[in-house]
Parts: sequence; structure tokens; C-alpha cells
Amino acid sequence: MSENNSEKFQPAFCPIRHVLDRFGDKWSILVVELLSHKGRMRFSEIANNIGDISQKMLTVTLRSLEADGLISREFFPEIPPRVEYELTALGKSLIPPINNLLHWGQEHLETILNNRKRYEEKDQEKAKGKKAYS
Amino acid sequence: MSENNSEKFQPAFCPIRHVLDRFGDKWSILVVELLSHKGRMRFSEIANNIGDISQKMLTVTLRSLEADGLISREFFPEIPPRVEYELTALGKSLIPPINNLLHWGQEHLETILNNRKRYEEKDQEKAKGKKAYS
DNA sequence: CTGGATCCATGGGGATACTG
DNA sequence: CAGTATCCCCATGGATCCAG
Repeated sequence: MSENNSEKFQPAFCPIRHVLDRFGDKWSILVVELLSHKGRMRFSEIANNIGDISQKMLTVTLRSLEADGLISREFFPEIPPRVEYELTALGKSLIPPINNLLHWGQEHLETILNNRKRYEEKDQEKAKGKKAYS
Repeated sequence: MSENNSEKFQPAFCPIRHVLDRFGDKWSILVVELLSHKGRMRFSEIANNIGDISQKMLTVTLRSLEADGLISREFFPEIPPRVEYELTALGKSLIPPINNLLHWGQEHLETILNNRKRYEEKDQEKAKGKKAYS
């Protein structure tokens, strides 16, 4: 009985965990979103558009997205070399759900920031109250 | 001109970054998802359902979700004490976009895992090829 | 230009002990 | 039971140098 209560959130069973592990990093979703707007892009283009990503993290992110089949990588053996990235069909299928989430974020961002601010103020009051006692 | 190219992904300008910062951690989305299924839950209930979250991280996660106004926290001064968490209206509004993303994940998880596997194999072949040369 | 390889600092997050 | 406080480790990710 007690076994049946803990059904589907235990790490082993649930695919949700895989998804969250996949997009839990700061950059993956951002890169996908970026590529969805600009289409085909070069390495340095992506780096410049994001601004504050190190080239190491960009490389790692692109590799893992490529490994999952979300983006394609085309290498041009020119001098200087050129590499272009693009969303695959699978990658494109990810755009709608991502946009939903981002849209929700834009819609509620102000509310959330206000909530956060109020919460911090309440926290400081409590801290004051404690200090007044001692 | 060159300024106009880098429009909206720079950290300062874009609300997307706030969203990603908010949900970039491993646990927030999982807790929201869990609460959306079970409704009102106690601290230890959440911990048990997730399984492999430390009580520290659960506390931190719950606090930040509460700070953003996504969940409500009710404390019962009994002995032993009891605390119950629940999604707020704002928190509930987050369920559909999250479910979309998770649904996408479930649908494509197998494909992704296969892609990843094939990618690793290709990687190993390349490594072998290199060694054969030297 | 596009990375790979390495070194290294930071902080996220676990383990443990303690409190109300 | 539901945290808080502390210590501490290790992965994440930045900086730098090197290669094709």
C-alpha cells in the first residue's frame, strides 16, 4: 500500500526528470529560442546574440543539443572555417511548448517581481522583530 | 547599426532570462507539477514523493516558490508542527505551459535517448580512428 | 574562426547536528 | 515534524592556451 503512494515522481520511473535534466541548464532553451528566430546561425553569431555565454559553455550546449538531435551542425572546411547551426524538425517541434512557457513568463514577470519584493520586505520586518527582542 | 542586430537576448533586456533563471533549477518545476496533481501537501509528503531531494533543497525551493507567489504556505502551530503547501492561482496558471513542455518530453524522450546513444557511438568511432593513426 | 584541452575558482547542493 | 545552521565536497563553468 505504502508503495503505491509514491508512484511517478521517483527518479527511476519518471520521464519528467529526463526533460528537466535536459533543460535544467541555463543555456539550452535560450539557444533553441534564438535559433527559432534567426534560423541558421554561425557559432560566433550565437555567442554575440547571447552576450554573456563563454565559448566553452556554448560549445558544450551546442554539442548536447546536437547529440539529442535538436540541432544540426554543418561544418564548412574553408579558411577561416565556418560552422552553421540550425534547428532540426525535432528541435522545431520544441518551439511551441517553449514559447508557451516564455509567454507565461512575460505575462507574469512583473507580478512575480513584485511578489518577490514584498516577500523580502516581510522577511526583513521579521528579522527586525527578532533583533528588537534580544 | 551593429547595435540593432543584438536586440533582445542580451541579459539586461530580455524577460526570457528571468524565466529561465527561475526554472533553471532542478526542483521548482517538479514541485509545481507535483502540487498540481496532489493539491495540498505537507513538507514531508513532498519530500517522500520526490524521493531524492535533500530537505535543504526542498526548503530553498519552497521558499523561492513562495516568494514568487506561486505557492502558499500555511503553518499550523500544533505539536508536532504541520505545514501545508498549495498552488496559488498564479501557480496554477503555470500548469498548462509546464504540462505542454513535459508532454513534449514524454513524446520525444525515446527518440532523444536513441539520438544520444547514436551520437556517442559515432563519437567513439572517431576516437578509434584517431588512435589508429598514431 | 571554431573549437579542444587544461587549470582553477566559485557556489550549488549534500550530510549532519541542532532547535522550536 | 519542519525547518535552521554549519561544514564541506565536487560539478559547473570561466579563463587561458593551443590546434586545424
